[in-house]
Amino acid sequence: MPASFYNHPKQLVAVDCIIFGYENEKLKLLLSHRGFQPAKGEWSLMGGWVHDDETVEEAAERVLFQITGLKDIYLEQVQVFSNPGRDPGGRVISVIFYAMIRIDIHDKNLLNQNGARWWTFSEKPELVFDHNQMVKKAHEKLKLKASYTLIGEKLLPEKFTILQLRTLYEAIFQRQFDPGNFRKKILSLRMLEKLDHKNKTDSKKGAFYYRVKKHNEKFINERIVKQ
Amino acid sequence: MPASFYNHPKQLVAVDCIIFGYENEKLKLLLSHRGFQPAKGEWSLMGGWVHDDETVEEAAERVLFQITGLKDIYLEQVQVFSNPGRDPGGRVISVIFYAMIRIDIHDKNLLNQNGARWWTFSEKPELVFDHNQMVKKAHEKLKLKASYTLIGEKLLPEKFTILQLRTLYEAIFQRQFDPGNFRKKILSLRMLEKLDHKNKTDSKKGAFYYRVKKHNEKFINERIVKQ
DNA sequence: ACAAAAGTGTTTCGGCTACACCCATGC
DNA sequence: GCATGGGTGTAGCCGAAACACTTTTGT
Repeated sequence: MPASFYNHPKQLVAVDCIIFGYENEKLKLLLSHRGFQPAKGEWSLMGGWVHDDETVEEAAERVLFQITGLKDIYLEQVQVFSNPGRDPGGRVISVIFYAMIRIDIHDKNLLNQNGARWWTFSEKPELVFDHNQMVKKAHEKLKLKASYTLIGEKLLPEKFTILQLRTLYEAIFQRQFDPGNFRKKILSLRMLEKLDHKNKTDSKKGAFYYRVKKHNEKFINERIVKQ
Repeated sequence: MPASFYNHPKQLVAVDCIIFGYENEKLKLLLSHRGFQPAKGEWSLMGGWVHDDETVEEAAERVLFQITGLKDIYLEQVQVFSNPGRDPGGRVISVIFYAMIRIDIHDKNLLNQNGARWWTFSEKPELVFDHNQMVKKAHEKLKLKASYTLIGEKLLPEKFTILQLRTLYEAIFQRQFDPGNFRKKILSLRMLEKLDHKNKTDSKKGAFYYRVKKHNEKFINERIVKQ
């Protein structure tokens, strides 16, 4: 093969992020009000172009920093969407990520500047182009992740009660978990550390706070909850 | 944002395929002898550029057809690799797929023309660039797939015995499965159809052939084997 | 007769589920 | 006292694993 092997038409490559958050017992999605054509004024995922000198992960981190002011956000690749007609504005290959944000610590002022807004997952609007499909895929992947990993730390405040964790899981899986069984299962993983004070807002008795143990990168090969 | 929103540097986008096959009780990998610089003469995955008018899936199908003469190959997206320095020949964003091929029906003559060769998975050579990592990720994804789907039809001949299916699973997972329990588990899925004749090459008694039932696209939500 | 795979049956074990039940406390 | 969530205990069910055992047939 000739030296011109690398002379080939190039493509516009973008990243789009499904940004999950959790607030008031609801799973939420951070969406952007599209300020340009095509589909101006409609809602879409947060996205941006991939630059020459960065990975797609770095591009996604850049987009997230711009929107939320946060670094070190948990990111996972979902899938590539590449239908030539998927974006009416031109041929764009888009790499999809999902992210998990702690709503309690991000910079809410930046959101307004960026025309962004949190939506409750179950009440989200129709999105532009193929973004609805992307959200669906990301949600499936989030469920898979949550069923094999304790994702509390990524969406909840530093310290949380078992009730809060369970309510998060119920929001993600859109079903109920038995309180006693959920508690036993989570504690059996030995990944949580019990703190010495209680949350008294959710019950009369008060529930102990827990936090995720440090240095606990150990991979769980065990299923936490069923799909 | 201006109309120049879509005026942005473009990227070279490639697909690379991890092509799994199965022959002589061994999991195999189809690799390509690289005929151009850089890394000329070394082994690599099968790849190709993504054209303007096709999806990344179509690009992968095109590459696979070129190499094997087969259409309708099972393909699954694995991940995007996009480190700017990953390919010394230039900045290439690569979308990785794995494929499953029935070695018994593909065109072996095409392989030689393309400098390709089947390697036993456990004896595969060092690959160029980040292709070793890609294979690792693809193998993990294949295991995940095989643990939730009956993948016999995709790698074995049309009809096969339970022993052959078990040996395939043992090759993929690199561990043993109890013959009795494996048989019961597989048959309990009710996805196989027993044929009326036997394979007599593997045993004196002979084992009935089975094939995957038609119209059996029903999704399995049940785990077939543990990781 | 024996070896070796095919195929079936049985026992055990552990985890998940579905509860029941007590505890603590604000109202 | 009672309602509410916190937290613990337990019986039963079901599937996975381990393995015994019978069948078949080529050598």
